[in-house]
Amino acid sequence: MLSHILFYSLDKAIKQYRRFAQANIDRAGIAITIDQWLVLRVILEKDDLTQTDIGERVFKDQASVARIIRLLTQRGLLAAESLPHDGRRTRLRVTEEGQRTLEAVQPIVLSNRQLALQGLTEADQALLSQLLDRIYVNCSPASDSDNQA
Amino acid sequence: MLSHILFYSLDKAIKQYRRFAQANIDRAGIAITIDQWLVLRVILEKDDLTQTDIGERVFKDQASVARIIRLLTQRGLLAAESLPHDGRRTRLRVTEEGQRTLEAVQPIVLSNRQLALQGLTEADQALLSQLLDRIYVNCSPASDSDNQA
DNA sequence: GCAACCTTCATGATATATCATACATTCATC
DNA sequence: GATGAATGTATGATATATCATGAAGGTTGC
Repeated sequence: MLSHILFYSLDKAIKQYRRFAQANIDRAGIAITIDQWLVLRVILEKDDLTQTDIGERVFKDQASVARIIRLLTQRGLLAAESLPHDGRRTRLRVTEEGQRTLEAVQPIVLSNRQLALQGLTEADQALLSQLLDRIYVNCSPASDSDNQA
Repeated sequence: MLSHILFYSLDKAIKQYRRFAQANIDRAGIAITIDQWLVLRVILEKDDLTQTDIGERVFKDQASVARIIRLLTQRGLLAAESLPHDGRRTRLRVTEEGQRTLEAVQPIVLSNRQLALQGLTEADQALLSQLLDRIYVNCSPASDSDNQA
């Protein structure tokens, strides 16, 4: 049975969390997706990142980040100013409305996390985090120490 | 930092596992996605499921399952026979080639899981599974016992 | 100052996720 | 057996994921 396979539980848990989190944002009448919110948040913290940098932080590839940025810009949550010293890039700035949206979403996200983690102790959470990171490392391409010679 | 948020670790771990697993299937020269493989496998086990049934088992919605089935059929891994007693449905049958593909993928999937779980004890895995299931439950719509009155 | 290379970003193609809806069929009820 | 509800499937619209590639700008080395 699939339910006994760990990766199925993993997939199931994260999918359900995302549905739950998105539903709560929708219910609050805020028009933004979880992924857009995440990217917007990263840009607010540091506005001189390339799309690849942002992708590394939110664990998305550059193409996905480019499309999310385009949507955020179209919706007026993000503005792009050209950078004089590098014609390829633009400086991304979270607009007023973007900031209002981030502020509106913030308590919902905190509440989502808290609700989703009910019944898990601090120790549970620490262990869970540690095990997940181990899986991540196990699935990552061999680092330099590993594939030389 | 995002790295301290559990759901970020969760997202990161499952995404990396999926990339890793898909890369290993690709490297073996087998033309199938993880999701297609999963659906095909479920159909092999039980061939009289509706798309909604399949979706429940693999944690996808009916629309996604419909599209995956269409691709599997187009690629000759799945065949549909009409059912006399219900004009809406068809009986899905995994073709010879579908079975060969499933057999070819099986050892890769087992190896993927084993590699991804290196360093996790049985107890770790059991606990992880339990914690993930708890998150799933926490994020699931209130059950009947919960939202009455 | 040019050639080769690298970086940044955009986009096409394909696959999946989600919501909504349309359509046909079946079932339940009368 | 006609009708309304429920079921099964397909598909449109939009968002994200992934891979590949193209185009433009920047850097390095000569």
